[in-house]
Amino acid sequence: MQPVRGTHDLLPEEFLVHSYIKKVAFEVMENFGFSGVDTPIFEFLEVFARPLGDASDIVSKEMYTIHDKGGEVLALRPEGTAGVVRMLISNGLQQEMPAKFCYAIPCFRYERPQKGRQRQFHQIGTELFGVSSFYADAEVIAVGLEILKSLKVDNQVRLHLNTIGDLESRKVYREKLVEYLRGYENDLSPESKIRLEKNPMRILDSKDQGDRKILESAPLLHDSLNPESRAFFDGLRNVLETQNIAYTIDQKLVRGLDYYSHTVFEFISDNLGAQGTVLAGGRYDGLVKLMGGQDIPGVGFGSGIERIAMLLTEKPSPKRPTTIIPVSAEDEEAAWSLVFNLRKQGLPIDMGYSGNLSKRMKKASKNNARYCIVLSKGDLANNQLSLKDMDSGDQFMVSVEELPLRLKA
RNA sequence: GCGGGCGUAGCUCAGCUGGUUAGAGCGCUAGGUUGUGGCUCUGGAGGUCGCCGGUUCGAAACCGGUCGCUCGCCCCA
Repeated sequence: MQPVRGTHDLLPEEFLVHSYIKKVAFEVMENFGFSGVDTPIFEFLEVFARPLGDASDIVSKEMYTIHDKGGEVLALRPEGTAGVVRMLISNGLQQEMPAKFCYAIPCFRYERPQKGRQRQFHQIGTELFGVSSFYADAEVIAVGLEILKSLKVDNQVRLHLNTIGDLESRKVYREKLVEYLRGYENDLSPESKIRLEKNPMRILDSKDQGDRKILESAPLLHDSLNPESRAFFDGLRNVLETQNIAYTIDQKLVRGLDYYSHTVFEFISDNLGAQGTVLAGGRYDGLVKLMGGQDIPGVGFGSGIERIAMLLTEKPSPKRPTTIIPVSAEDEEAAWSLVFNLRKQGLPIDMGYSGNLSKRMKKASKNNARYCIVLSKGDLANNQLSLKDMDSGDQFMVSVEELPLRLKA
């Protein structure tokens, strides 16, 4: 039996890593005032297709679509934002601006798997709606950084920042860029030739050496910014600098779609192969309206849990249980009674199902037990239990009453 | 969708230019230890050599195809 290509089972060790990342992230996001939400894993195709555009790669080749028995066309979500925007509109939440949401969700894209890329992957994300001020952008960047800091991976990552300006600035720039690139049309990579027609801004982050050479003397986007766009970016930079959030300006960092505006940022690591982006986001002022809502601005980020997991140096360790060991078969019933009692008190208690004392002790050691309780009816008759500290090897008698206290300590 | 590398035990890998019962370490398991783990010693289980076809007296090895994994391109978390 093989799993579907690009999907992975989370075995106990990895499961623990994922839950640890989510737990830390939610703690941070909630401290920043974001409320956790969840949306369905699938939506009507339109929910994703409309904002991304039929021509986009995600819609044209990466979306998992479902034709259900009622004749509806559905799609597994390829990213988090569109579903949350739909949630906002469907539930009348546009009345309560501003609003801050966060989530940890599985996403699906039909792509060729490689390092840091799977067909089912998991994203942590935040969306902040209803705020036009750059303080919202700063807050979103700050919460992202704080998550990476709390997970102790911020030292492997650097913040790339850019602005793509408002729609007006971008229009002006796009014309200048296209005009410039036309002069080199025959030297561009095959991909970029296509992009020149479809989405010229995307050429800016081409990995092709020839393209990069051509881009060296291309017009700069920042020179086309109108005063409003410039002021917005300067404002954001000022907040980041005041808060000592280090960043490097990367004028090649872009987003292709028209509903994006102003801020674009990515936390990038060199330790992840070709997919270095760990946490990325930006401002999407046109999106809610595009999806049929009011003209509500938004800014947010998405972050890949699998990518963060690859950077973690400190793996979380599982709970260390106390293992109950009956001395002989006659003690088994009493041992199970103790197991049930201690578990009612919320203690992590383990007990094997077979084996002699030696065997059970070995198993307990392998399971990383903190304590073992060696139980015999004889000791129990005197209200005593033998408690073994598996780290020090010390073993001593404790009364039944004081046992829970010893274990909690 | 396109290109490179790789498929031998649960894991990491050996297996010389084709030669008969396919190996190691780790892990798993049973015992040395009839009331005590981590160390050590000794046994044991576990593989249609990814799959199909071809070449050959003979294929894990060579050839073709296929599936899978992996890395990169496109794109993106």
